[in-house]
Amino acid sequence: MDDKVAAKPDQAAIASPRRSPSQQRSRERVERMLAAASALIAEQGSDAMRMGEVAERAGVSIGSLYQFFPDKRAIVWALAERYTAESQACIAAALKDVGDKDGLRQAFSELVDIYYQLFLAEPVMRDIWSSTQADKALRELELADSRANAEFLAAALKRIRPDADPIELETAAFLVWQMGEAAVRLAISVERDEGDRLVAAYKRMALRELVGE
Amino acid sequence: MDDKVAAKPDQAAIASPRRSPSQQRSRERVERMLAAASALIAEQGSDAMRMGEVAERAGVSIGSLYQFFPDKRAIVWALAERYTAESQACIAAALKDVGDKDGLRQAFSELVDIYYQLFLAEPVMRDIWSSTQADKALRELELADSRANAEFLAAALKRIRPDADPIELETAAFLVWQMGEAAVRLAISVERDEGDRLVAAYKRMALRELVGE
DNA sequence: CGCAAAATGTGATTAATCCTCACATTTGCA
DNA sequence: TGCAAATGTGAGGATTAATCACATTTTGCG
Repeated sequence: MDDKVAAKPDQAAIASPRRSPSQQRSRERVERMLAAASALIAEQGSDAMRMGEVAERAGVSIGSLYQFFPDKRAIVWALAERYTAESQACIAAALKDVGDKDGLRQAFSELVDIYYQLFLAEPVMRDIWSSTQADKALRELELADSRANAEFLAAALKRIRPDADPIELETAAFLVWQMGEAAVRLAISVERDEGDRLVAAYKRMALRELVGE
Repeated sequence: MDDKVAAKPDQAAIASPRRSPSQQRSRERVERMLAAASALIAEQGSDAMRMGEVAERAGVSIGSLYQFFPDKRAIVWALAERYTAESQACIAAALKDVGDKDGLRQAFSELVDIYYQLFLAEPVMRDIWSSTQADKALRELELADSRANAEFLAAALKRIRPDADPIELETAAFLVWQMGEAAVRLAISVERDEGDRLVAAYKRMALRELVGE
């Protein structure tokens, strides 16, 4: 969050970076901008979020907004980056020391719960995900992030089943991971009790795939 | 496709319906509009699709476009409706007469392949799905469609396992169905051979969940 | 301090784009 | 034929993302 978006020159359509805040004052203003954007997204969705409204609510001018964010997507992206960084750390920690089946079972189960709760509690996350999907560049970055997370799972699997085909394990981990993201997004879009059932069913299915019956 | 969008008065933001074409001439023009839109979406994505460009490519004026489509989303929606109607018929037919485990195994496997091929062949479908995700009203309509499809699967499951808890079977069918959609969308966004592996892994996982080992 | 340069702040303005509307043309039909 | 309904048109209204020329504040340094 401190420095500019990592350069991806091959990837089209990532707008030119802007100045990053170096003074205390501007850093606080950027925080206010992000907070305003987050609130507006939670209220109306990122599509309905107006740049003028973000500026007004943050108590800054339009120009200041564009001083630090090259365009509207960049604001959504900055928020998404925070959430993914947060969950990424969580995931790595949870899976790092898994060494046997029962450990994986427990860690995975907790991970899914955390993810589910996170989405339930943060309406912004759902919306951010939607707009990420609609944008090619952001979608590919999110896919890369998901792949990185799946790698942690694959690493744990390889420790548990060292004799299995690594490619198979990687495929299984990636698939299960993506299925989990889809399951959670599905679960939060239906009634709470049905959502709970779906998440529970997903856990059973995923664990059966990962560590067997 | 013949008549107006079904009324959903509670659901905000579905724009007011327009006249539906009754003369031969206008029906052909509407076809040209949809074809133009489809081509543009395939080229640049539905977000980058410009109404003026659709009109120009279809050889009609902007006004004519808005004569039959209340807004931009309606065009995307009309295309999505065609695809989903097509696949819905396919799904119902494939699952209608399934009565035992082997029948389900085969029908399900074929269904997944068809779905996968459909997405591989039609770049428009992927894009339509993306924009559907970004739009609350369309997302809920798509969810309803998916639920309907899962019902066919649930019905087959109930015939095969009449003693099992119906709620459990419905949950499993819905989850497996959604996981399938997610798996296919994932598969088409990666390299072809990895996509094939992912779809194959999904099939295994889904069938294990549906009919056991 | 004094002061120049860099960083930051501003909002009227530009440009792009969706969509409307008043009016023109064509078609169906008695 | 003649009229009403259906269809066709494109200039222009309205919205909004993003720019840019200029004002203000902070920082670094002798």
